Amino acid sequence: SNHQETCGSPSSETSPPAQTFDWMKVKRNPPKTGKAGEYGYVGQPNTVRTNFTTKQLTELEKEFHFNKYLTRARRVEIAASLQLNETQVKIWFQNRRMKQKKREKEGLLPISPATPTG
Amino acid sequence: VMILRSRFLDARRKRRNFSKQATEVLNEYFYSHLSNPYPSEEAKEELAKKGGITVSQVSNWFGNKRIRYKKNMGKFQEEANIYAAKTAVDATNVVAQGNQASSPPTP
DNA sequence: TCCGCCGATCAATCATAGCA
DNA sequence: ATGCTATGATTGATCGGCGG
Repeated sequence: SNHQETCGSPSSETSPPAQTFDWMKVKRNPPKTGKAGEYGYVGQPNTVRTNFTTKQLTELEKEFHFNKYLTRARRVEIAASLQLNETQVKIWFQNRRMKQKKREKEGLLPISPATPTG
Repeated sequence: VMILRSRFLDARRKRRNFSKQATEVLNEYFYSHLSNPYPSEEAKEELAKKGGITVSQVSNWFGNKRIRYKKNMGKFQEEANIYAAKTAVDATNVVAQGNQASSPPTP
């Protein structure tokens, strides 16, 4: 359920375990989250992770407790309300759902069978 | 400013470094699969059990390890050599490898 | 063909632990 | 105590695969 990826071109194979494999070259495209929206257009991709304000997070959390999933209409409302892109709201909910799933999973058997090693 | 960063100081407040055992197990897997250090869910569970940590912690560890390794490969060469010597089961030559990626020979 | 979701991962950052 | 590095956790956003 994932990629296989064979080494691209490690150069000399007769070298120590210092080869460069494909996974080491992986690069994510910069976020296309053109924040702005207030004073017009900012074609300049953010390049940096958006930092949601406490207020925005509070609102999103509140909405999440009400509905785990958003409808298109609701998403538009929230995005406008919090001055975020619809995509950001959508992504936030997806990440939030995954987070919840993880919490539920861990809060089930985090109890380890005693570990005297300290 | 107040740096609303407060974030109420989530849970990452007090963290504990993993035990020597856990770190050992994780590094062994990482360097013995350096060509593709992406353990399956099953492998993660195995590592979690052996290291006495959770699967999420295993995922976090690999995530951090991969990023930091490629960010500064030179800094890990020494460590890489140490573990490479311990277990060499690199997938680059995996053809008919059995299944011994884990079984530290008792010294 | 386009869109949303899932699962995994990336990448940057936070806050603390550890060492000099 | 002070300063810097090592490291675990968090999280906005990306990637590839699915299904509607």
